[in-house]
Amino acid sequence: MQITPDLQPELGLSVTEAARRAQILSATIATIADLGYRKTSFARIKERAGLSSTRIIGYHFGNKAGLMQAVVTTALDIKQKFALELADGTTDRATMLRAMIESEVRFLRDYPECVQVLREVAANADDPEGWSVSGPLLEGFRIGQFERILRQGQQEGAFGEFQPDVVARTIAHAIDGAAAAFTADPSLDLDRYGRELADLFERTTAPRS
Amino acid sequence: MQITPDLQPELGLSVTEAARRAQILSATIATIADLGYRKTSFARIKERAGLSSTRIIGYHFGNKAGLMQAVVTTALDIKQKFALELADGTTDRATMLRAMIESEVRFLRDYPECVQVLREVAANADDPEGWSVSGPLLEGFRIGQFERILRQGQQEGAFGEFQPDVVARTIAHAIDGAAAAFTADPSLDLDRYGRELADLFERTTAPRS
Amino acid sequence: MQITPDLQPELGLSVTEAARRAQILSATIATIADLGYRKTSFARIKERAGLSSTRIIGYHFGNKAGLMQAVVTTALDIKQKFALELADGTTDRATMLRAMIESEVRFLRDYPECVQVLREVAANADDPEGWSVSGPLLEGFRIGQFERILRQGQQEGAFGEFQPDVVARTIAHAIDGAAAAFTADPSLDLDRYGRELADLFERTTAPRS
Amino acid sequence: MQITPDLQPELGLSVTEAARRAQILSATIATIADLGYRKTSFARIKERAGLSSTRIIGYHFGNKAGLMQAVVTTALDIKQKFALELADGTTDRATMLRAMIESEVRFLRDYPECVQVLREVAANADDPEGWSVSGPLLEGFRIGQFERILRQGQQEGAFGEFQPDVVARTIAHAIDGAAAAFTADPSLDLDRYGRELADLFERTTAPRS
DNA sequence: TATGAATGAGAGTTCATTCAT
DNA sequence: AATGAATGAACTCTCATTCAT
Repeated sequence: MQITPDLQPELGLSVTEAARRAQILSATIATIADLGYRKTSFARIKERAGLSSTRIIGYHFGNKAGLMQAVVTTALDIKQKFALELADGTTDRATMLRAMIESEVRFLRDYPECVQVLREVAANADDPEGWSVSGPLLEGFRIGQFERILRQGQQEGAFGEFQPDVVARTIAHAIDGAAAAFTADPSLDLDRYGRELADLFERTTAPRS
Repeated sequence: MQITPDLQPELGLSVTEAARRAQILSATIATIADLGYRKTSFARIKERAGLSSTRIIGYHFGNKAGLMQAVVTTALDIKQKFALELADGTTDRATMLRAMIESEVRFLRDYPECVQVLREVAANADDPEGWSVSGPLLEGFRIGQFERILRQGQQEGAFGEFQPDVVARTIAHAIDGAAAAFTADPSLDLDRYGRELADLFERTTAPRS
Repeated sequence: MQITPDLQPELGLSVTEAARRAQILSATIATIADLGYRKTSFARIKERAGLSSTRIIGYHFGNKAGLMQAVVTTALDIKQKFALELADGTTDRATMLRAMIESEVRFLRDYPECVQVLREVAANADDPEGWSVSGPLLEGFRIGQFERILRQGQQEGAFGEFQPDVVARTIAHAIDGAAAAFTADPSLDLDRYGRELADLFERTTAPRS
Repeated sequence: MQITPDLQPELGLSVTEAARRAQILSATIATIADLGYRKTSFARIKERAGLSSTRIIGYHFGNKAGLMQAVVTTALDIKQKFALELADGTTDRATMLRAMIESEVRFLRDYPECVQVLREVAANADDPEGWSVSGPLLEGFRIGQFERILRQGQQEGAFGEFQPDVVARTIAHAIDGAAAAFTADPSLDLDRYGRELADLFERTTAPRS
C-alpha cells in the first residue's frame, strides 16, 4: 500500500507545489521503509521519485531536516486519522486498553511503512539541530497515552495493582515487538498477534479476584 | 564502568596484538555507547583510543564489519559470563523465568554500555556483506531462550495458556523498554523496574486457577 | 539609521516599481553592512526585505551585478548630497583639505552603513563582468579629489613639497583606517579622530617655514 | 617570486609529508594572491599544484580552516625573517620609525604575494569558527608595534604632540595603501613610495621647533 | 607489528540564474 | 508587475579502504 499524502496538506501552496511535495514525500517514505533511514539520501529519493535532480527536493523542503519533519508529520497524520476512524464510544477502561492495543497492531498491518518510517526517523533524529519532533518526544507521547488510561482505570477499580509507568512502557515496546516480528516475517498473522497482546495485558492489569 | 575485553580473546595472537585489539575494542564500545553506531567512525575511535592513525584499526580487524563482529562477540561474552555467575540451580519454570528477566535487567544496570552497544549494532547490522552475527539472528537467539522456557513450562503445567512466541518476543522487547527508559533517565531504579517486569509476566503466564 | 533610497532614482519607473526597488536596495545595504558582502546572498536579502521569493530581486535588477551597481549608485548619491550640504565657500586650499577630511569622517559617523557598504562592494568588485563602477575606479575617484587639491595648493604655495599622489592615497586610506577603527569599536570618538587626522595631514602638507 | 615554505616547518613530519604540505601551501598562496580568497577553492588549488584529487588537501591540513591557518603562519614566518634580516641596531625612535615603514614597503616589494595573502585571509577570516589568527587580531598586532614606538618616542621627546593610536593606525593603513597602489600598478616605484611615506610621517611626528 | 600516504565515492548545502506563465 | 518552479554548478566534508613500505 502506497502512502499518498494529501495534496493540500498546508494552506498557501499551489496545486503543483503540493503535488510535487506529495510525490517527493511518498518516495521518501517508501525509501525509508525499504532501505532504512541511513541509506536514504537525496539521490536515492530522486531515483525512486523519478526526479531529474536532487536539487528539487531541497527546493521544496529547504533541508533534509525539513523533509524529515514533513515525513513525520505526514505519517503522524495518517495514524491519527486511522485511530479516529476506529474509535468507538466505549468508556470502559479495560475495553479501551484492548482497543488501543489492537488498533495499534491493526495500523501496523494496514500501514506498515508508516510504522517503519516513524521508528526509523525517531531512532535517527539526533543528526541535525532543528528538529521539532524528536525521538524521545515521540516515544513519550505514545507511552503517555497508555499511562493515562492505566492510571484512570486503577482509580476506578477497573485494574489491579501495578506500576503504570512500567506497564505503559512495556505495552509500547510490545507493539514495537510486533512491528519487528512483522518486518522479519511479513506473513505473520497480525490479528492473532494483536489479540494475544491484548489478552496478555488484560491478564496483567486485571484486578485481583 | 569501562569495558575491558579479555586480552586473549582468540588463540594464536601475540600479547601485544591482543592488547591492541582490546584497546581498540574498548574504545569502540565506549564510542558506540556514547554517540551511537551512526556517529561511530574509525576517526572517532582513533581519537578516543589515542591512536595515531585509523589505519591500525583496519589492520587489526580487517574491516568495519570485522570490528563490529568483534564488538558483538565481546559484549556477548561479557553477558554470558554475567548470566553464568547468577545462575542458580532452580528447575521451577516460573522461578526460572523471573530469574531470567531480573538477570537481564540487572545486567543492564551493571553493564549499560554493553546493552546499548548490542542494541545499536543489532539495529544497524544491515550495512555490510559479511556478518556472521546479524541483527535478526541476535534477536532470535534472545527470544528463543524465553520461548523455550515458556513452552516447557506450559507442558509441565507451570504456566497457563498463551502463545509462547508472542509472549517471548514481548518479554524481550519489554527489557529493551527498560534499557530505553534507563538511557532516557539514568537515575531510574532498575531493581524496581525488574521486579515489576517479573511480576507483570508472572501474572501473564500464571495458570488459570 | 536606515538608508532609504529615493523613490524616483531613475526616470521612467512607475511608483510601485520604484518603491520595490527602494525596499530591496535598503535591505541589501543593511545586509551588506551587517554581514559583509560575502554572506550577502539573494536569499539573505529576501529574508530581510520580507519578500516571498528571491526571484523578484532578479526581476528588478536583472542581475547580482545590477543590484550591486544600484547599491553603489545609491550610496554614492547619499554621500554626494551629504558633501554638498557641508560645503562652504572657502577657497583656501589648506582649509579645504581639512574640511574634506573632516567631512569624510563625519559622513562615516552619520552614515556608517554607507561607508561600510562602499568598502565591501569595492573590495569584492572583481566578480562579475559587467560593472560600470568597478572597485579601482571608485578608489581612483576618491583619491583624485584629494590629489587635485594638493596639486593646486602646491602651485599656489599653500602647501610644501611632497608627492601629491602618495599623500592623496595615504589620506584616503587613513580615512579607511578610521572606518576600520569605528567598526571595531563603535564607541570611538570620531570627531576627535577626524580632527587628529586633519591635524596630521596639515603638518604633513604645511609649507617649509 | 614563488613562495617556498620550509620543508620542515613543524617537527614530527616525515620528509614526504613536509614536501607535500609545502607544495600545497605554495599553490594555495599563489592562488590566493592571484584570484583572491573568494575564488580560492580546493579544486583551484588542486589544479595549480597538479594534484590528482582535492581530497589530499584535506588529508594534510584536515580542514579549510587548517589550511588557511597554515598559510597565515607561513606568511607571517616569512615576514618575520625578512624583518630580522633588515633590523639594524638603531635606538633612535625617529630612525626606527622610518626603518619600520620602509621595511614594510620593501617587504611588499619583495614578497607581494605574501602581503596580498595576509590581507585577503585577514579580510575573510570570519567564515569558520576555529581560527586562531583572526583578522582584527592580526591588524591589532601590527598597529600595536607602531603605537609602542610612537609612545616611547613621545616620552623621550623625540616626537611632538599627537595621538599615538590615531597615527599608528594611519601608518598601518598608509602601508595598505601602498599595497593597493602596487596591486593596481605593478610598475610602481615602491622605493620612492616608501621614502615618501617615511618623510610624510617624519613631518607629522616631528617635535615642534 | 605497524604506519604513512593517498584515494574514490557520496552526501548535503548554497548560490545565482532561467523558463515559464 | 510579478511570481512559481526548477536547475546546474560548485563547494567542503566525512567515510572506509588500498597501496606501499
